[in-house]
Amino acid sequence: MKKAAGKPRPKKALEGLAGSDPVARVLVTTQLPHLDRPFDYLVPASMEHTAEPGRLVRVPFAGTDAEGYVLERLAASEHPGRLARLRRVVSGLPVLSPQVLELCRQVAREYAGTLSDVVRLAVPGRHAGAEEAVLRAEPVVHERLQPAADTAGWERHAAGPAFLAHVAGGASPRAVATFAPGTDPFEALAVAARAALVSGRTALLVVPDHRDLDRLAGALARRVPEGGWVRLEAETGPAARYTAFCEALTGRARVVAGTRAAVFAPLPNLGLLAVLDDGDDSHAEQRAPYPHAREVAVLRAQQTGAAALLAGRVRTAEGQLLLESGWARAVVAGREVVRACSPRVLVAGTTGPDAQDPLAAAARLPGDGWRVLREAVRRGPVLVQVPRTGYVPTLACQTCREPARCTACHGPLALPDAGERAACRWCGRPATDWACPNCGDGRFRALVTGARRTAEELGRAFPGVDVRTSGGSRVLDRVPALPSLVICTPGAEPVVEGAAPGEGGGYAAALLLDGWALLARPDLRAQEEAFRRWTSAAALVRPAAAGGAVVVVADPQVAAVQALVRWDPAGFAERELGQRRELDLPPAARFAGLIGAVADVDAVVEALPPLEGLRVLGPTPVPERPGQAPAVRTVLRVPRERSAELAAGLKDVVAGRSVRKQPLVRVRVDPLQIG
DNA sequence: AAAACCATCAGT
DNA sequence: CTGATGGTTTTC
Repeated sequence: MKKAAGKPRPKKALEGLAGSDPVARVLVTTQLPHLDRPFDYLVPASMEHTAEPGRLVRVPFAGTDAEGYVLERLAASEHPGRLARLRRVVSGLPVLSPQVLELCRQVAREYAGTLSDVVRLAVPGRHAGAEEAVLRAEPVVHERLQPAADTAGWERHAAGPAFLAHVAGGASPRAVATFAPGTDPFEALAVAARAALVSGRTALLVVPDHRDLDRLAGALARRVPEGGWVRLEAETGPAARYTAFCEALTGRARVVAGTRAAVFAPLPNLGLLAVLDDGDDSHAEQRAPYPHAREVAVLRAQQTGAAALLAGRVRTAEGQLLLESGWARAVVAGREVVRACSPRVLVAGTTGPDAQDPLAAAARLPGDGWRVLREAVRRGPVLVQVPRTGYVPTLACQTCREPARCTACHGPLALPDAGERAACRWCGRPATDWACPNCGDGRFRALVTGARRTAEELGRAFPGVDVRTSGGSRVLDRVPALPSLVICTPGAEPVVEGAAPGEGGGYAAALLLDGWALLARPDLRAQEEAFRRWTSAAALVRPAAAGGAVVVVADPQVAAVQALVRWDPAGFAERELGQRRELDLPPAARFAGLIGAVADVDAVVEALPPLEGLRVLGPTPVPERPGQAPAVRTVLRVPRERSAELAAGLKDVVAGRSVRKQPLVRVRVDPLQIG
């Protein structure tokens, strides 16, 4: 309509091409799996020097504009057709470094994902203002740090001092460290990062969440000069995130402390890669292809030759596998150290007059638990860990205990708060007309008691004692060292102000409630997860010699409970990995979850090339949610040696389906849940 | 989401 | 044989 008939289109004078290497190979960031390969473009003369590898560019692609990264410059293209020209060089910095690109390639391969998706995780969204500021800033001259005497507890662990010394000396040891109570993992990580700086290299530290990062930042600030380290996390917003990213890229910062995506930070000359508490689910990325920070760190350490450290209070089965395969060495405290700094742990209902009484043992808190609690609350703060937030987060039928589900969407029913009516947790519909489909009863019982209801109950049992809660959206960082009850959900435990547990501070006692609820989760890592959560709470309690006690309410026969009583994370991990081997579960075998409509999931399985030892588990229905099409999950299992083949096969099939515009099937290698 | 490609067929 | 048409494949 705008073109007048017959009038020739005004011809834009075509600018000449770059004198050298006039072709740029570009990774176009598209969502389509079958376009997961580079495309060649001509480089106009004006972009001759700016269109260097790593730069973000705009290119014409499939009729519209798209973004991409220059991968390399070439003298000529192998593409038989006509080449289009780069539109514009967007970033002022080569934000996708060759090293990070190679890491992204490996991650894409391992997780059956596209390079484009992985690069999206590795490079944060560009912020022009932030980039400008970094380009303009004065260059920083880093002074070589001298070794410090500060060892922050590493000296209490076998092979700990050696690990630090090797890192500081420029070597690249790999360790799985399990810190004893009384050693602050954040301080220990900061000391390890400093050791990397002493060797003239950089360090990358990854922690589960924002709150951990606050504590790590405190420890770093005491050891690394101002400006020498940065926080890299999504929480602080796009500008701050991009600034931190660019400071790592340009060498202004030599230590990056961040959450999971920071494992891709473009630090040059990497000396140390550390992941704290690798069992925490927060380390699993939420966006495709869902890589886990621990796995990325292992790949990157392998690739760059940096030292590697998996550290925490406990040891995961994956960490155990790295030890048993000889990839890493164990850093652990000796028996005497553990005995001297850990609290007394008892299983509720197994001591005192209740020991023989099955009714007492089945109660939410048997008598011996009450006695410890009553005694400890006079001496200081008492931590009460409750596995669930909310008031009564799960309801069941009064008579037959069948979990109560919403009549409209089959979501779980819950009591939102004291005095309120039961409602669905998914769709919010009040459950006025509910009757048990099993036995017809219309009455509820509490299947899980949440942190708020627990606080209410305990507050009544201890009149006059201060009761605080921490969890969900209201998390406390610290509590005063005064007699009080601190009710919290796992991971939201506040630290006690003042001295550390190893120095006589900390909680007088911890009460770990409803252990069965943690252990009963339909998750292959349920035991490991319960043990991890209990241990992290118990490590905040004073040593037994200072009166510290932990009461766990769970079945004393369960391995996780026994490991807690003996404070034996290494033994627990050995046993856990042994079992996973026997049952062909990860990390002994490789799993991949497929989610989608039945027909599509089946078609993907059908299209896979033959794989030795492949087992197909499912399909099983995925809980239906309002607004979502009914879906199923099928889980594929292959022996660990076939991982690469499985990933490659899945990637091919998914790409083929994408070309044919067939419905999406979500593929997740190493899914968190299998059941 | 657009362009390029390709097979098919009515009209010469 | 040519050019129009409509669906499919490709995307530099």
